[in-house]
Order: sequence, then structure tokens, then C-alpha cells
Amino acid sequence: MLSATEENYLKALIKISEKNSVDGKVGTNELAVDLGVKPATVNDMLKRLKDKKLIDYEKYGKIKITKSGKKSGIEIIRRHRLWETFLFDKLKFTWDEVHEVAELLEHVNNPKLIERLDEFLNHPQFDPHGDVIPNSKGKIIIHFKKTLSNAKVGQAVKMVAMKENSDVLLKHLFELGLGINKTLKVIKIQPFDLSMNILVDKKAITISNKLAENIFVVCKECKVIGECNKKMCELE
Amino acid sequence: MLSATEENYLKALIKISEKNSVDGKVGTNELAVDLGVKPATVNDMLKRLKDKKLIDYEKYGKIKITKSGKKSGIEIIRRHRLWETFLFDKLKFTWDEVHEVAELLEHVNNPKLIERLDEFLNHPQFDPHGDVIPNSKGKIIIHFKKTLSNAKVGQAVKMVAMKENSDVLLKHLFELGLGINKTLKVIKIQPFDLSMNILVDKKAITISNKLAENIFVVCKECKVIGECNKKMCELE
DNA sequence: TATAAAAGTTAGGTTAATCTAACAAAAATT
DNA sequence: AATTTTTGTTAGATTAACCTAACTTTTATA
Ligand SMILES: [Mn+2]
Ligand SMILES: [Mn+2]
Ligand SMILES: [Mn+2]
Ligand SMILES: [Mn+2]
Repeated sequence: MLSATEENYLKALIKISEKNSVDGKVGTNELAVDLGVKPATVNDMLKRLKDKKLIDYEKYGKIKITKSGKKSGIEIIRRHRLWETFLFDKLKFTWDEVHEVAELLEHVNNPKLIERLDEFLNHPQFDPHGDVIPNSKGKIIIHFKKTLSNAKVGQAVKMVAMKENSDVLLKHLFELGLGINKTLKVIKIQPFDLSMNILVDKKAITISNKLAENIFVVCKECKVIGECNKKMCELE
Repeated sequence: MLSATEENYLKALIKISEKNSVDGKVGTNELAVDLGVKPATVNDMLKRLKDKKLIDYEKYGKIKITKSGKKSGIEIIRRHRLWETFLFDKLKFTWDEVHEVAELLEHVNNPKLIERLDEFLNHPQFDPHGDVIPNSKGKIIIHFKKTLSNAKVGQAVKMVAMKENSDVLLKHLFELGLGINKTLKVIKIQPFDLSMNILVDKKAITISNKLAENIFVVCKECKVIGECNKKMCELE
């Protein structure tokens, strides 16, 4: 059994090692900054995590999460993102409110709860920020995401994520009636500035090329999103 | 801010003092047994709870929860019962599975979460065990519950709770198609053994007087359940 | 009422998670 | 290569929540 604190270390380790994509190794100070604690505190915890075989680590060396550590960590990320989806879809929290509450809910460890929640939410693939929700086997489906600016006239695409999570972008999208999982159909592209006329919820709107470059989409017809731009998808 | 442990002490205190209805005072050992810890541990915590003005307590004296302690405690009970309702109504957990998970979820302290959950569940008044859910002001609507055995021929009543929560009773009710919030109409009462013919979901069933004495009901017509057997309610 | 039983307290110890302050090793810069 | 900066470790404290063992007070009962 993992404590909430240990769970947070694993999440942080996964997040940072994804950023440090060279070798996926992480430093003590880096972890301390991310978790908002002192390096001495991290050092203590590293010993416990090593004992539990959740990390590989030698004194003065770099930290590397183990297979087992990653498995647990991904499970926490799954819980976090499912709760975010619940809060957004069902309880009508806004995009920027969900994270804080999910930070608490993610530590409630009951497998049946998470499976039932997943079912209740209709096995969502993305959380409200467009991040992929790992499946119940801990597998993260890799999405070959393209931006809306790659879509062609006449094409229908599904919005799956945003390039950044800033408030200005979010508010802008909200005002335009855009959001995760919405279906967009490209009506026209202006050759001059590449701005697009698109159809959302039967309403025609115009969006700039700059905005289109910040919206990740997948081909509407693709059932298996992970295989999107391989065979049938028209997005390039 | 209260820790999960402190919250559990307040819940236990409210539960036990309701049972010790003479003066509502509780002893150290009693609390220890209920919480599954040693009396010495309780003694430690009593000092902390007293410092936080959540209990009144003098050395070798009895423990009495304060106004403020009760307010917090009822808030936890509200969360617990709302989560139980969520698990039962939305995630299709069974009656006997919800408590364990709600024990964890109840400690997630976010007011907006609870208000939204309450809304999402349509402001339920009872949890899946028939216990009253305190409202957002911490008020517990007092129900003048009567057992089904008090109902008269021709009367329609709503099932609100069970006298006990045993598995045998639950299974029996389930097999008969009975459950919380179901509307029951009394068709006939056998003078010999007081067994009842009742209508549930348009189906006629027969139940023994013993069972009828274990089912709490309120008059179907009463909007304000708390005022049930005062004015309009036919139940006596 | 004296004594035994029950209830409650205290002292001293443990563990997880945090801290500060001092120190040591590794890396970067001159 | 020497020095400085950055990074990481250790020692020693603290706090909440638990424990055991010994002790004290209250209550019950012979
Ligand atoms: Mn988040
Ligand atoms: Mn967290
Ligand atoms: Mn319960
Ligand atoms: Mn609890």
C-alpha cells in the first residue's frame, strides 16, 4: 500500500522524467521544487521508495523510476484524470477548477470505484485538458495528434486537446463554443491568412490560423484514435 | 482544518452520544473500541480536540462534543451519506459495498464538490440505508418515521428506511422488489396474522407483520416529511 | 466500607513526513 | 587545475498518530 505522499512522488517522477526525455532520470532538487518540499525531505523519501523498489537510486546518483513504480504512478494519473472528467462532465466544474479537487480524490484507492467511474463516464479517452487517460491496464494509447490547421476543406475532425492550458486560450475557446470532444467541420480556408470557417454545433464561426495551430484534433471517422494518421485518416 | 483522524473522532462522538441518549456524554474506552484504537491513543487525541474547542472535557470526566464540533461532525456525515448515495445510485454499488468507500471519500474536503454532488444527485434526503442526509446548513430534518405495520388499508406510503441493516433483511426486501423510496399501497390486511397485501410497482405481494414492523415509511402525500404525523398524515 | 474491577491517564517509544543547519560531492567556470 | 557554484546528504528536531506498560482514579460489589 502506498501513502498519498508516496503516490505524489511517483506522479512527479513520471512527469519530470517525461520532460527530461534524454534518459528519464531525475535529480533530488528538481523533485523537491516540483513537490514544494526541501531537498532533505526528498532525500528521506528516496530511501523509502528504494526500499519499496519503486525507484532505482544510488547516493549522489540520479533517480530512475522502476517498472513497478511507473505502473503504480500511471494508476494514480488514471484516477486523477478520470476524476477531472467526472468533475467537468457531471458536476459542471470549469476547466481550471478540476485539478485541485482531483489532487485529493486521486488518493482514494479502491479499484472497483475507479472501474465503475470509468464505466459511468463512458470510458473517456481524454480528460478536460485533453490529456490522455491511461486505460485500466495502465496502457497509454499514443495519439498522433495533429492541429486543426492541418485539416482540409470539407473534413470533419474531433477536438482532443489544446497545445497550452492558459486562461486566455481557454476563455477564447469557450466564447467560440469550442471544447474537448466537439466535432468541427471545415467549411472554407481563406488563402490570404489561412483563417478558417468552421461548423461547430451547427453554428458557423471563423477562427484565425494562430488559434487553429493550438487545437489538437483527430480525424472524426477514426475509431482507433491511436492509428489515426496511419491508414484511414485524412489528416496529415 | 481537520485531519481525517479528527473527523473520524467527531463522527464517532456524534454516533455514540446519540446512543447514550441520557446526557450524550461519552467515555474514553467507548470511543477507543469504536475507533479500533487503544484508550491511550484516544487520550492523546482528546487533548488536541479540546485545544481546538471541538469537545468539552476534563481529566477523568466524560467527553461532550461542543456546538462547533457537532457542526463539523454533521458536515462529515453529510459528505459520507451523499457519497454513499452517489455510489449506489450512479455507480451501481450494492447496499453493503458503499460504506467502506464512503469512509474514504468523506474526507475529501471541498465545499463546492459537495454542493455540486448534492445537486447532481437531486438533493437526496436519504442515503441507501435510509439514513437522513443532513442539508447544506447542517440541519437534520427530523422524520417522524412509522413502520409499515401502522399503515391502513387503501393508504399509499413511501419507504424511507429499515429498522436494521442486516444482510438477510436486505436480501429479503430485494427479492420482494422493495427498497428505499418505493411507493407501497396497502390492499388488504389479514386480521388473523396481520400480514399485508401490498402493491409495489404495480405488482401485488404479501408480506408478514414481522417484516412490516421493520420497514419505516412516511405518508406518500406529505411534502414536508418532517411534519408527517402532525397534520395531514394519516399514519399514526 | 474495604477491596476488586473497570475506566482513564501517563510515560516513554515508534514511524512517516516534514523542517533547518551544517556538511560533502559533483559540476561548472575561471 | 583551482575555485566557485550547484547539487545532494546527514544530523538533529518536530508533529500527528499510533503503540505498550505501568500507574491512578472512579465505580461496583462483596
Ligand atoms: Mn490535473
Ligand atoms: Mn495528489
Ligand atoms: Mn455508511
Ligand atoms: Mn471516515
